[in-house]
Amino acid sequence: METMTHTLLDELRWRGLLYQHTDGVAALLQRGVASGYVGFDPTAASLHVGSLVPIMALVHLQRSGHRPIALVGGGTGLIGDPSGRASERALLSVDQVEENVRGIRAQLGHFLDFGDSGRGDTAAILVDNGEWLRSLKTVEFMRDVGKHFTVNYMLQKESVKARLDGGISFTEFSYMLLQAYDFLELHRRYGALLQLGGSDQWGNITAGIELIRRTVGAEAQAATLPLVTTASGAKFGKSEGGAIWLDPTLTSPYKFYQFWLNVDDRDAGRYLRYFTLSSREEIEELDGATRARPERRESQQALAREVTARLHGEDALRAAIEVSGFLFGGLEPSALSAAAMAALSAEAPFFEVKESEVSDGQGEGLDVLKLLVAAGLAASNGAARRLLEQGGVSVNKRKLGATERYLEASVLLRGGYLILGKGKRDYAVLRVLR
RNA sequence: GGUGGGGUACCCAAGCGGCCAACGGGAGCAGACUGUAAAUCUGCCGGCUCACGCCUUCGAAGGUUCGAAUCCUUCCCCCACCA
Repeated sequence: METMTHTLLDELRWRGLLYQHTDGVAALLQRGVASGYVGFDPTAASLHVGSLVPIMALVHLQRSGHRPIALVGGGTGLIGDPSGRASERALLSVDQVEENVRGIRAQLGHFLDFGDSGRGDTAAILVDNGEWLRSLKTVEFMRDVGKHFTVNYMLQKESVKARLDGGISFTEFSYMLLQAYDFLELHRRYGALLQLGGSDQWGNITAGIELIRRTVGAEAQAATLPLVTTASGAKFGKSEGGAIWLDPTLTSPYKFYQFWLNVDDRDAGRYLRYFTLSSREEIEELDGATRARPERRESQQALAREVTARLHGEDALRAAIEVSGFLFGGLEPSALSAAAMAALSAEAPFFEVKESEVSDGQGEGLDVLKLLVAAGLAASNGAARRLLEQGGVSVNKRKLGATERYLEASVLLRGGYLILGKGKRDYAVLRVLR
């Protein structure tokens, strides 16, 4: 409750979302509606859960009565930010970047209000810095931007310093100037005076503040957000071999939900603060519940529900919960109605295969190895074989013995469906067509 | 431009004519335990194969050799110092 009476900084602070900020942020926010921006790198066609931290920062900005600006780096994406990178990036093509920008644009709409409901001057804005960077002339840039920075200053930046031994191209070295120029441009166009970003962005952001001060004399502000860590030391945002994407075609809502449900107990409270809009009281109550009855994972459930609903909607959440209940609960597969099966296949990774493609051709029946590969649960026949030999394969929730390589067609459920499991948590639904 | 040091599987990193699909570590996957958790223990971890084995791989291309990741030549890339 009463989130509205909190100032943005207080809100970010108790949530652990504030890592570092300039002194003038509070004053800027008090003066009235402020415009703050976050840059998103279009290195992939979709954002992944790691981007949720800056996204939530923008959400809080908007909720506290300010204007969020999402900058998609269609221009800078062509260069590559050296921050937090040990080695040079591969350059993306213009087409790739443009396509990625489109994907990201769609995803941000789930979190920010772009003014469709008449928000007025706190409506979110989305811009692509390709608009001004691509037409930028080298000579003008050198005069108007480059002249304001000494190489000495640039060499002091951590993002550059860290790379001096291993080598850094002029391209990546100059990245901070482009980001500084973005900030200036957003200031000119929308009056932006605040930039938010990951903790590794501090150097780039302050370069922008410097440029704005020197060119237009305005005092811009920076606030950085923490790097999300996991208690086990694993990289945040990875699960079962891949990144967790926001795009439902890359990571199904079911998988997305499962990712949050499986969060380590030690991380759950922190993530509730980062990624949900639940109140402090609600979260502290969940902390207590998780401490008292960790096996019920109430924090993880609340987290998974809220985040999944915000991104994929209530219907997708309900389906994800149902599917999870089925796969991990005691329900018998044969009891599943055709309609429920269809719903399951829409949620869990689903593949249709021709019987001829997955049978062994000798009349032995369905080849488990081929099924695993077809379902994307194993990368090769060899990997599939090892999995089977190690007892990691289940069909319709029944674990297969190490030698059960071929299955009779009678294992297929109504409609030719088959639930293939790898390990304890990874499932796919196959429909075998005759 | 010169001199020296490097480029090995997802990452780090051994190997320096045959015993090398390549030591070791990390990451990853699976099994046991459990709470769809953590920690721990065990197994797997280039591809094809039930298997014997075969195929592709050690920056690239040639060459020497019965045989090369290991030797030679040229080229590409990275690093350090010098200019």
